[in-house]
Amino acid sequence: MTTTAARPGPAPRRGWLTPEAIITESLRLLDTGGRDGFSLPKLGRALGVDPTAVYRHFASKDDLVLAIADHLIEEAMDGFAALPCWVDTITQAARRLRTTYLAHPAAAALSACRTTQRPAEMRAVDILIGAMLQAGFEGPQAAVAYRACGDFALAWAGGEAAFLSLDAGQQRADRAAWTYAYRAVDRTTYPNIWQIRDELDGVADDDIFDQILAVVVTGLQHQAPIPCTCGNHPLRTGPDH
Amino acid sequence: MTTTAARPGPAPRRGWLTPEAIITESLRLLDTGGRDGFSLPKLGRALGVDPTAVYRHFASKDDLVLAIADHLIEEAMDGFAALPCWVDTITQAARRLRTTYLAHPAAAALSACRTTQRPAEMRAVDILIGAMLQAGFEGPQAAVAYRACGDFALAWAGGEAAFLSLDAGQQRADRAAWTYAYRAVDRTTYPNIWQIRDELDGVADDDIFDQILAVVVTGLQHQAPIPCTCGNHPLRTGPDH
DNA sequence: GATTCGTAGTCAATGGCTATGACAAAGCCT
DNA sequence: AGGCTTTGTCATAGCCATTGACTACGAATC
Repeated sequence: MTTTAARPGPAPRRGWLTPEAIITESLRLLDTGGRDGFSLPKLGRALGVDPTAVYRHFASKDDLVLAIADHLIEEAMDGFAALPCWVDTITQAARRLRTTYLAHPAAAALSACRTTQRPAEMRAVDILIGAMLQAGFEGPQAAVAYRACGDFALAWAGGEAAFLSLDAGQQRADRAAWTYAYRAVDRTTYPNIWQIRDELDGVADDDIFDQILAVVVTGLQHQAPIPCTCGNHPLRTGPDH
Repeated sequence: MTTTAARPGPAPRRGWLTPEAIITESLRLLDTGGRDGFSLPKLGRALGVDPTAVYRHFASKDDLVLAIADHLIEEAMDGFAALPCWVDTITQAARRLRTTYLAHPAAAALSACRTTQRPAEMRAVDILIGAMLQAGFEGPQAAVAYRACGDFALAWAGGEAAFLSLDAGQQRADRAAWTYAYRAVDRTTYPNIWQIRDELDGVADDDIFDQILAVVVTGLQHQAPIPCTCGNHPLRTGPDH
């Protein structure tokens, strides 16, 4: 197996393992097997090489994780550009990040709180700061607003990904909470839960995200000197949202 | 402890190890040694018992982690009660959770995305849902609003905790990004970063949290049928916030 | 074209981790 | 006192990250 067929043709046993191939296979392992399916020995075996061969390309597992983190940001922000109105820009950015993170939950959970400082990340940061400046924030205010906004998107998408990367049993147990434990509460002990007990387990993750994103965007518009640059995002108060 | 004294004297080798003692020591280990300082063997040794003795009280490490998660929620929500105005209630709840999580980052990072379904958690959930009902949300709307609100607080505090539970080197490298990499960007490639490059590394975590919390609360008030029940949280639009 | 040298992949091994099952002694119940 | 359960101990299995010595391939030099 070392010399002959691995994938294509004769497959030279040397120089075949590249960082890109390792990252791709890592992502595949993380996607199919979750955190537990991802170990350097397993990675080596999946690539058809010695369990320790990956160490020739990455100094440590953490080093590899960082590379995966950057790969995710690149995937999320590929082709991303500022939109005419800053409100649309930050909405889009948050949605993109979440989409990629949900597609690779285990990988995202490993890398959500890491800063890669590489081009893909810096471009995303630049676009978001641009949106804040467009919103009329200036100087330190712009910096804080950007951090609040960016860290929010990362924390939210990271949190959802962390949950989705739990193993099936833990996830089922946690989801079942809304169906069983919270549905059967005592009326006098937990009157508020009791009041909406029938609604709690029907809540979809996408709806929750749409809600919090709307809340954050509205709140930002509210604090921004320029709530909207295009006129299509009116700020109205009231139950009719 | 069942028969004689808890600590002093000859220390009976049986019945001395209690779930509470294990959780307390786990937290101590996590606080001082981070994630890596916390393993069942180390825990046993720190408690002065056999490395595997903890398994007599918790079925698995995950089981113990869940107990720690509940302990944290209990610590965070101890004595917590609804305030007259729902705006204050959710603000307080978020601040309390963050304070506890920041005090025990490693433990928090392990447990932020878990649902314990135990009394401390359920009481917190009940209070938050109560706030949403007070805000005028009804039925499914209240459920979604609560989830958005609660999950936001957990995700944010969990994200901060996850970062703080990285080892010192990784944390320093990530923080240094704002001081070095982002400060020295090329003006034409990243014009927006360049514009506020001097402000980026002075941003304090507390300020970011205050900002996002204000944004979320404002946004929620904006969508709520009853933006405020006490009259002290006016909703005004404009740069003077 | 032969020699040299760097390095990608291999192999064996270390020390740590979660977890299990067999065992022993300490308490409880009758 | 006899029996049962519980709690701590011990030995062990199997996996993980990481390291160092070794090997053979390929490129650069002569």
